[in-house]
Amino acid sequence: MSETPYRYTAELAERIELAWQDRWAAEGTFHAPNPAGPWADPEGVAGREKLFVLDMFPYPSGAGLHVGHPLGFIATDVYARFQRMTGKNVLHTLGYDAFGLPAEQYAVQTGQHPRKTTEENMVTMRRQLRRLGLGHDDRRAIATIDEEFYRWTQWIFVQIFNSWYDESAECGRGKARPISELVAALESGERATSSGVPWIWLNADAQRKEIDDHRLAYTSEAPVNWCPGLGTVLANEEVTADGRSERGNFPVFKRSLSQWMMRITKYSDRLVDDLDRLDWPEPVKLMQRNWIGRSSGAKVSFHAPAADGSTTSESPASIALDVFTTRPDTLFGATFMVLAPEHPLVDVIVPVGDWPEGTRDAWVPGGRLEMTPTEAVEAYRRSASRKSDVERQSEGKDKSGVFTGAFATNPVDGRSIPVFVADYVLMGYGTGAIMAVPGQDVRDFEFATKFDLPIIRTVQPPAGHPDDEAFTGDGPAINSANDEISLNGLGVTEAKAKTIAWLQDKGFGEETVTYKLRDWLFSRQRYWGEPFPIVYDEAGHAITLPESMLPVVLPEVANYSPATFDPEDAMSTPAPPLALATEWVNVELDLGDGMKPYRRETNTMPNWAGSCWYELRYLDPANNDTLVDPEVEKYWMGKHAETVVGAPVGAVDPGGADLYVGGVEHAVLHLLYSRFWHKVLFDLGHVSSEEPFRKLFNQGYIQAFAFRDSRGQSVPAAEVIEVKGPDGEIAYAWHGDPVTREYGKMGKSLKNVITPDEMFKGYGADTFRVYEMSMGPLDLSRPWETRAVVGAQRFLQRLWRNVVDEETGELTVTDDAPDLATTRLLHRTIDTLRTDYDGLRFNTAIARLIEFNNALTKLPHVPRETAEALVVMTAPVAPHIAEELWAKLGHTESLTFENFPEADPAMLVDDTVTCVVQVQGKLRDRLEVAVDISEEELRALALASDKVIAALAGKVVRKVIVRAPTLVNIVAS
RNA sequence: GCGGCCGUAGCCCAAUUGGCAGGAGGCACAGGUUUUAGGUACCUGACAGUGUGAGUUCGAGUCUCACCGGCCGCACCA
Repeated sequence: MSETPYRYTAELAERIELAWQDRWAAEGTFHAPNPAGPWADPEGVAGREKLFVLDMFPYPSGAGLHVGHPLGFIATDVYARFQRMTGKNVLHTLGYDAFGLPAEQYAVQTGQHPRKTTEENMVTMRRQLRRLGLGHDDRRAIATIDEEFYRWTQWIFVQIFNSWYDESAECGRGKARPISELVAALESGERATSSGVPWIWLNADAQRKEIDDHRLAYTSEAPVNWCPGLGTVLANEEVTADGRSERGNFPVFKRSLSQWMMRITKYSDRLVDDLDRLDWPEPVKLMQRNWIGRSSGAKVSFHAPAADGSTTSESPASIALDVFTTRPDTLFGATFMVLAPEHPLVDVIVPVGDWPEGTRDAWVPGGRLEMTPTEAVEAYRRSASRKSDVERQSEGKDKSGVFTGAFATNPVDGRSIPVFVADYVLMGYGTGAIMAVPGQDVRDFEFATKFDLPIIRTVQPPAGHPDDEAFTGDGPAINSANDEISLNGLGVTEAKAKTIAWLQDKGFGEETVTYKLRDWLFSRQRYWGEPFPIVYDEAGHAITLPESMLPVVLPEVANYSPATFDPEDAMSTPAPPLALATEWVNVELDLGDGMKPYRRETNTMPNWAGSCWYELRYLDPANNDTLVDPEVEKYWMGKHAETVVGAPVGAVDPGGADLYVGGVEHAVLHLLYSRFWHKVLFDLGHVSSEEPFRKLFNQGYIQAFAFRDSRGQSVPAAEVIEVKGPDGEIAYAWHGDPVTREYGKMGKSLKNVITPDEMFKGYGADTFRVYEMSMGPLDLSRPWETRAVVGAQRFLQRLWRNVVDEETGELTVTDDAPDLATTRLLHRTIDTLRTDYDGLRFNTAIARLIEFNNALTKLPHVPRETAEALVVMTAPVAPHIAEELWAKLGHTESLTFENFPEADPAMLVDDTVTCVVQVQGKLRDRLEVAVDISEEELRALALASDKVIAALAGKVVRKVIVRAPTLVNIVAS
């Protein structure tokens, strides 16, 4: 110990790391200059390319970090540090998505204000992250709970409220425009009202409704996902497929409630189409496409006679039942129709009285002698409404339904087809009604089989296709002709087009596009979120507050909890915590026509609101006049001259952050909402970029092993030892008892958490960083293995020893020039490191560093030139030790902005190269040849090789493949 | 059920994109040097032929097909 006082130990690493962290902070090393706005520093910006590196907004968890959390943060830091060394002006910071449920739930339990809890958590997290040595611009580290931040969240809400989507703008692509322009267009008559009644004839309420119906933020009395167990409503996206809350796993019920909505569906097409211009992982793009669920097809009107009892003078004798289909080509095979149980026209078509002629027994499962159509349908609808989504799902193939007693006419051939009600048709998609084509649709086939309905094939299945299965593939149309049109022989695509043209021509239908995406439910009955900048006047009309009254600050309340209910109590009604702050809710304000009483909106915004735009505020956090100075936004996020690889020809670059790193769990919700808000801000002219995140990278997760004893209880993973079983198998034991191993997340309950603090203490931050980055490719999940961390430490120790004498602390490098082999290796290392760092391949970058470092270790003396290059190249992954060595090498400035070495192309090519000679693809000989050797020369050389001749013995050379200068393959027989 | 991703030494992972698996790197393992010893550090070494089977090719870890195993997303979306 005393002999090596200058060994690079965890203690020495800590001293070095803390000192450099202090110095970076004191010097503001990572402050990135802005071109304009409050921090305008045009000189600092001049002459450099910019780069905006972004991490997904973290929530400051109370549990503290485990070693998996910082993976992405380290990666972006390595990348940002590398890019600074290539001369770029890099913006990298980290703020906090600090509103959220955990702090609120803690507040409910303890009475401690969620702000206090959150701020304490942020202090802990900042300390842990600072200790990692992340090069963040701390001036920009905003939090969503800052009043100065959520003032602008509210401001954006006001902009969205005060705009509408003009679908005719931009050549039919559409764009958001200020609502005032809609009002002007309606007043001038340039635009007709939705009802067709002239604007001036409408009374004030009708005019208001006409406008509100177009706002991008609107209130709606609509079925929402009410979760009594959480005491709040949820967005569709927050409800799982089996009808429970994603958080807490409570039952969710459909309730009709008045809630704020965002008209994200207006952006469906752009949200799908613009994915093509983004450099995002394909799986994420696919998930977004699936979520938006655009499918094109046709709307077709079938007609059914109105039932006598419900026909009034106003309703026509026949009712149009509109269906949506993606397979209009199969219209001739439509043998029945199905309406969703909730379909509003069910009542209108069910005949009064008895079952019509032609009703089959199987069509009325309850027995048609027992019930009238009205009774049977009513019974079915009741039972369907009582079924939970889980039950509906678990039925799977076992379709249920009932005949309505009505027949509709297939427009293509006038055939009369029965109309059913069945819950395999969903009211929420398409028109809530389908034409059933059992021949070409699996679900319809199942239904037809069970309900004794005819099946007509209209696409010829290939030979061998089972008779008792629908055929959904492509093939020639059959059985598809009437007097005016024949599809027979056409493929699916042509048949679709021809049918649509015919339907349109006859007025029976039209080409249509539908989406799965629904408008976004934006109200939450919670305390710890952004209040809406909305008050209601005495008539109950929503009014946005003027900018001068923002932010609307959260009031203090006695109870942070929304009223929660029995999780099964579907009939309970939301009661948000803010409603109890009566002196805050009821205010007198002058909103232009004198002091009047108003009532505040008592819902809060969902957690997504702040994370929908935070990246914009990073750019210009001190700006009090605007959410971001336009010039600053254009500088950091503006459109590039070049589009991303793979973008459609002729496309315009959308701009956005240059690199966004985070987990794939945000593939849909956060990324979709942010894109939506960003596009609204773009349409309204507040930002120049069309997309928030130009390049997205999904990091993998660090997983861990967990161990359970015979009772299934988790045991502390750190205390488990590996033992060899009797048959040599590896087994695990805890305190002598056998335990089983499983692989998964790191978590408190699994007793397998390793914290960064333990790593700092045992190895230092640089070792921890190197280990995390060297474990494997960044996008792959992999297991944490503490015992493997020493590998990273040994590397840094060898690096240290290559420069510093462990006993004296003296510099050991010499001023000799490196030999040729070392120089060549250096330049090859530089070359691959540049591309590896740039491509986020830090694992291979570190392997090259280790390789080069090991090569230097073997030299009698390390030449200063190579040591300096190695130190600079190591700096992105291990910045503290690099700074320290850099200083020891005699430099006084931080190496943060030191130029990354450039490879000399001349040093990348050797004079000679090893040529591989294969016979029949098998390696037979190696030849050292000149790099510029000609094909003929090499061929001759290879054929002259003794080993080759031996391998060719008794064979005839058929062919010689020469890839000069590296490979010759001789084919013989 | 539909869609997507992935299988290389005991383990984590490389492989110029079809051209040498004396595997780039690391862990673990064995032996050695230093050490009173343990540990640290350093040196040396052993270990797989790329999940299975076929195909294309002069040549396949890389391309194609089928199967096996694992992971992820969606889930009656007409």
